[in-house]
Amino acid sequence: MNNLSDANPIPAGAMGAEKPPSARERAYQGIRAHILTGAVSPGGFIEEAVACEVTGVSRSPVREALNRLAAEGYLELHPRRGAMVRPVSAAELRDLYEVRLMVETHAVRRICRDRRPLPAALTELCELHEATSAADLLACAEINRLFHQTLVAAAGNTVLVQVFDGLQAPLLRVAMLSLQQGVGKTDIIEAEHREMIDALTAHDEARALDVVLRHLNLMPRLTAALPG
Amino acid sequence: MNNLSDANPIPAGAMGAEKPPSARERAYQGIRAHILTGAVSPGGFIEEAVACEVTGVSRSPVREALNRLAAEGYLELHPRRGAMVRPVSAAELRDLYEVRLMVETHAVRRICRDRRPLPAALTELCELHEATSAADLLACAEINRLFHQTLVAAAGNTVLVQVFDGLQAPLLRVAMLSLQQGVGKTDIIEAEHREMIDALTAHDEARALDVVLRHLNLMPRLTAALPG
DNA sequence: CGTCTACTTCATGTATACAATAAAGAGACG
DNA sequence: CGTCTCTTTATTGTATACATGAAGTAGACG
Repeated sequence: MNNLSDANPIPAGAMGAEKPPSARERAYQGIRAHILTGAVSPGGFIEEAVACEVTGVSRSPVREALNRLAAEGYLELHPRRGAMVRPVSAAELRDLYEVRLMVETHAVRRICRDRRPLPAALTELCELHEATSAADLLACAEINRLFHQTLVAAAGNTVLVQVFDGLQAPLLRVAMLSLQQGVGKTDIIEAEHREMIDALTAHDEARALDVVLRHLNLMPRLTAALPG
Repeated sequence: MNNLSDANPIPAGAMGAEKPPSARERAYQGIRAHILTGAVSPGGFIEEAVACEVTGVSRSPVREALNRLAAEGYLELHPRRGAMVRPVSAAELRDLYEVRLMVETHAVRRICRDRRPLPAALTELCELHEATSAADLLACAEINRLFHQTLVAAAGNTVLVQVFDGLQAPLLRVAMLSLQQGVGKTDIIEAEHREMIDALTAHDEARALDVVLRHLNLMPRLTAALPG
């Protein structure tokens, strides 16, 4: 993943200067949104021409966006066939959460053991989460993703963050599905986030690990009865 | 015009039928080879026009190849600036090995805890390693990579394997550098591999973890005095 | 002599045109 | 009536042309 968190989330909040979005970025965001919102079902194909119409750019940036989305795990590029929206199987989801638990557990241990300070952004993200309408699914999902990403980043290992980011594409899709089914429980999520902040600020490894375990075991349970 | 025949790198593996290489694939292999062989120094920029001349294809496939190489961590794409060959810093190398240790440790725990059988391919790779001339450094490196990949795969988590593979690009570049400097110690590596097989076959978690720790701490030491 | 500015130039970003291939459908034959 | 094949067609793969913005350069001014 080459991007530096340019998977621009929604909050119109404290972002810096506004930049004119490039055609490639518009294509990427547009297609990605279509995948996440379920406008194209898993297993379905995305034609370049359609993506051009939807995003309003030509095929060159659209193709680059499709390549990037494939690299991030959203799509599966079949040569001469097209771009298929990758279905996330139950087995893959299980593997995904096992790896994610491994990563976040490692990050937590690192933070506590090295007595690293927690970035203030974590608390800010909690407040942003509180201020965001629970109806805005994509925004909530992005804020949640940012929280965990920031947490992992606090461990001070850039490669670990890259690995974590690499897991996000399928996780985000599952999150969207589960949220759409109303099993959001954004309140619980946010409460556990604050609990994690507390434990980590105190460098209480055991308690932090306990919260992380609970928190990450929550989601697979929520998405247990999903298709696939 | 440079000869493109030597662009063909690794596929010593058991690939199936021969396929006519697409322009994108030629561009990818060609540019990747140029990076790995050091034809372009870390920090240097690769111009699309040059890449076109070298690989013999037009800008469209070249751009796709550059994007893919950027996604894999070989390049850093600066908008309106071009594609920079990403230098691997000492700090990144340290992070890389920390994550790798985390991954392989997790795999080992999983294998021992679930009492998973070890694939016979591991022993075969050891024998292949023994039969391979220590002078053929590239072959040794490839066998070594395959050994560890097979080991991680034995844990039965596909996502974990993907993560492991994602680490390989920078590791391969470092391996090329270190091999060019003549630091091999292939005998030690192979002995430890056999020790790992023994411990894992017996599902002796403590001993297996001990070997993995020793084994993975060996390599950063070997490459400690590298540039960057 | 240094510096600021305007211009020139060239590489990247984007759009479009052309080529090749695979899927789909029509027609003929068994 | 089914199937095989040939044709058609549409979509991806590739090449090229055009637009945009940045970097380097030369010139003039302080």
